[in-house]
Amino acid sequence: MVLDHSPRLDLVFHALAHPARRAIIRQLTGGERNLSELASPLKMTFPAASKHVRVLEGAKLVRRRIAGREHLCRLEAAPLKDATLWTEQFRQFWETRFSALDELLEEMKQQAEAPPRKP
Amino acid sequence: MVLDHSPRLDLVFHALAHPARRAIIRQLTGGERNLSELASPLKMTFPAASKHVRVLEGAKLVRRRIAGREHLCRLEAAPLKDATLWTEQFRQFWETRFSALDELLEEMKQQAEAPPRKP
DNA sequence: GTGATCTAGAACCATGTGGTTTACTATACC
DNA sequence: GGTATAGTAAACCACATGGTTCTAGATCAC
Repeated sequence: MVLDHSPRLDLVFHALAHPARRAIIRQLTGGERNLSELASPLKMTFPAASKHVRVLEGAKLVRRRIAGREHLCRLEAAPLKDATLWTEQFRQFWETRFSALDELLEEMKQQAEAPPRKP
Repeated sequence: MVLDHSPRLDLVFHALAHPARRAIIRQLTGGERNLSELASPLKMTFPAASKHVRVLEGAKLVRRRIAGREHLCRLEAAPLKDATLWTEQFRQFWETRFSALDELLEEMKQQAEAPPRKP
């Protein structure tokens, strides 16, 4: 089972919760980029963009190597896998089981049986 | 393409970034629950738990219906699908392409060609 | 009606977040 | 050596977040 109490998952989901950080991740799918390259398409100052990269590093979504005066970043996708595994646990809830027909049937069943809500 | 600039996705990922809220989601896989049921397993006061439910509602992950004095919550999994779709875009980056061997080959190729980083 | 239960809401507090500006360090280039 | 470039660090700000306590309003059970 994938635990809900996982500080790592906290960091990953939080990192993904900002459009600038998602944009950085997408940019890194093109390969290594330095901070200036990552910052330039974002509508904010350089230090602000730099902070976003740090958040991504904290979530292990980005790894940085220093080459001269440049800091080159690369995508580290493993945490994205963890995030996907967590959300995919609930796949059944957005698929057939909760189609309109099944939902109706379930409601009819509940009315007929009136079972306790707790498992 | 799944956009990075999506306020809906901001809300969903932010909602998932707290262990209490993930626990609530998991609890709701067992069916409808009222607020007291959702709050009791959480190590916090009732108003705090209630706020977490509101965050989940804001992200459309939970829908509430009022029955007498109880507020019954149910899971609304569609936003989880959106989140999964976003993260799954990068599946290739945690799979074969970045296996140890491929990574080595890529590094050798880079050393041989020294291509520009930008596409 | 009385009392217990379920929930909302407001006030408050500490801390975190996301952004800015300014100043500084270190490397590269000529 | 002097200057431009890449990046950090610190100070500051407005606002959000996550928690508490206390008060109050419905509704249910007896």
